[in-house]
Amino acid sequence: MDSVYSDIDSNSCDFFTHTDDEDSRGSASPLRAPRSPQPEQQQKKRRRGRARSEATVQVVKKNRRLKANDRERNRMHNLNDALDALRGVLPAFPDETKLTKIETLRFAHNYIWALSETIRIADLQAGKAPGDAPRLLSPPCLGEAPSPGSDACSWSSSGSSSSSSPAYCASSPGSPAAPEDYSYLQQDALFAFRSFVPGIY
DNA sequence: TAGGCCATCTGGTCCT
DNA sequence: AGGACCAGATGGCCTA
Repeated sequence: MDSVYSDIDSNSCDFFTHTDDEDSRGSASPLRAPRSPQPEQQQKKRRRGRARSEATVQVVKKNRRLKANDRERNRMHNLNDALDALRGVLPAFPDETKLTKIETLRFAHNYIWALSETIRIADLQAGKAPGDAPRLLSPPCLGEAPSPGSDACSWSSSGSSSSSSPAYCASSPGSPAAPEDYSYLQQDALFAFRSFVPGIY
């Protein structure tokens, strides 16, 4: 389990010792003492006065930082695992190129919208009184949310960086209002799907 | 080589 | 006090 981290840890520790000691905080500490085991003499000296406590404070701080780094690394790994799980649930492309993080999120967003829209329209066709059905109301599970036409663009616009997947949102199911859209129902998911794919608009 | 994506470190803030 | 979460910074890798 931890084998993954052990490598990283060793690296990061080295990295950390360089940067932390010398760059960010090291300027304050003349001897860059805290890390390496000091000779006993110095330890004795420290026991008398404040020097020791300062050094130990540094050590404690550093340990705390290392632990925090480790937790953060773990947290990000968990996040990535969740993202991978999400990728696994989404339809796969023949292309097989792995979706980036932002692409995964956007695709999932569109895909969920398309599926819920499909359900909604299927319900309509299944014989509910035409007047009954709240026409443009939210999809069952998603509330008002993901109608990509409105909200999605803003949330996905975070990727204003543009180049990779520009049209995912605008071209995705922006305005499902028209009744004749029903005939396209089956294609909605695919549409969201395709509209997302980088390179395919 | 520039730009995109990613992993990691780091300090700050909030919560328990 | 310690942990979780977040956002900024940095550096590496890859691709057009």
